[in-house]
Amino acid sequence: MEKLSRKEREYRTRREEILKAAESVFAQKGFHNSTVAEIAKESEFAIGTIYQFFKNKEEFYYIMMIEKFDLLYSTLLTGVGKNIKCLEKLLCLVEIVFAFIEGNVDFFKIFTWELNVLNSNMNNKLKDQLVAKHFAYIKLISDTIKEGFQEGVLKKGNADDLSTALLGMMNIFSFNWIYNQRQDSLKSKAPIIVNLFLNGAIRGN
Amino acid sequence: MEKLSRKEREYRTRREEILKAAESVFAQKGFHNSTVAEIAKESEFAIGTIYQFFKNKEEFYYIMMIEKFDLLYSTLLTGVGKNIKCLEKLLCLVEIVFAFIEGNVDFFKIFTWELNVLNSNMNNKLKDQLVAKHFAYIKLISDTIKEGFQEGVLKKGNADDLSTALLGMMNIFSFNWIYNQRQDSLKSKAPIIVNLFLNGAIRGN
DNA sequence: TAGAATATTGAACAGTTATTCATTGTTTGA
DNA sequence: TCAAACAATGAATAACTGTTCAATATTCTA
Repeated sequence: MEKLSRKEREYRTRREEILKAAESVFAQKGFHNSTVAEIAKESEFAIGTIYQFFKNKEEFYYIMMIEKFDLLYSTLLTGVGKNIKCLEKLLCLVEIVFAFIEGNVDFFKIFTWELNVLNSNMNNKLKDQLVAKHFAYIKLISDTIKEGFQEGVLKKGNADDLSTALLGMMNIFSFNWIYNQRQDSLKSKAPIIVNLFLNGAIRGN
Repeated sequence: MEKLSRKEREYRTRREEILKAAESVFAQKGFHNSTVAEIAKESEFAIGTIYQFFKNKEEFYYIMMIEKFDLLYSTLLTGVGKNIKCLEKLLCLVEIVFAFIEGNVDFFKIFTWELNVLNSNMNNKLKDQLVAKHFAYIKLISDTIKEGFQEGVLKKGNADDLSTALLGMMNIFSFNWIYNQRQDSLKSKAPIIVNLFLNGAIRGN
């Protein structure tokens, strides 16, 4: 790490501050609903100054993402013990990621905004309807799992956690299938997921 | 199902057509990047006519979502056998959802667009960098799983599928934690996820 | 300390697009 | 057949906002 001139240091500090402001604004309103004017106000610089530090609004997003990923990645590299065995490593890995998310809530909030797709002006009956349908869908899964408790085929546990986990797996496989080439059918992945969900990855089950 | 007048039938047909057009346009460009003019063109109606059928652009999104959810839900209700046991039910459920997604690719493509956040004009070095970081992160997980194969603690399988599944669970728990109240810590969910991932939900492991 | 270099400012610009509505076209029923 | 009701049209409107740049302020250097 070479020594930086005051100028360079000040430049970086300002840049950091603008980035922090952007993160905060995006967390509150999502990327699309935030304006450069708001970031300027939050960072106490003028709009024009912002553009001395960042080429455009998109650059905010990419640079934020890249820096967060770098930080998470290096946190993982140093945090996940090199000498421990796979099973502890996995727990360690998940814990570090979760701790990281807890420490960067504002940043990750941005995604919940984007996933909303619409940042509509509230009191929207259609939105409520949609949320209700979504809950019904989730309930269908958790009810099936509760039946498993009743039947005695599933270990008793938190049905919400289990259905959430299953849904998470379904979502990510669906997303990957849609996003990528989608060579083999999505349906062919169903047994893999269910088998993992039921029997786990550990050897001997 | 009462008999509808020709007028009413024609009205519904047109509405359906506009909705289909919207779905197709959104699938190609995402919700935010699509214009009402494009939907109009695709549906071969004028812009003004569109507004005879839908109050505004947001309504497209909600109505599409609600109708798809309804359809998925009823498909699940009729498709998942009532008399079968939990374990088959779960597989059946996942298969139906996946088949449904395969049958409605256009619709679900919309989400992959929205998740991209930026529909930037390509040849973006920052975007490539970000994608590279993301792959490195995923590789870290799948490498750990491969170690598990080596150590003999994990059943041999497709490391990509397993790491995808684990990531899917991590993502959904993170998302829920950020999106909802977040009372208890996210980190406390780590053992639950890892335990499920390793041992599965079935009784007797 | 003067003048050059550097940094900041925010009003103005330019592009985009959701939505409206006066006009035009079509259907209906007597 | 005709006029009243209904439906379709798309140019015009209005609002928004990313980006620029000439003017202003600050810092640096000799």
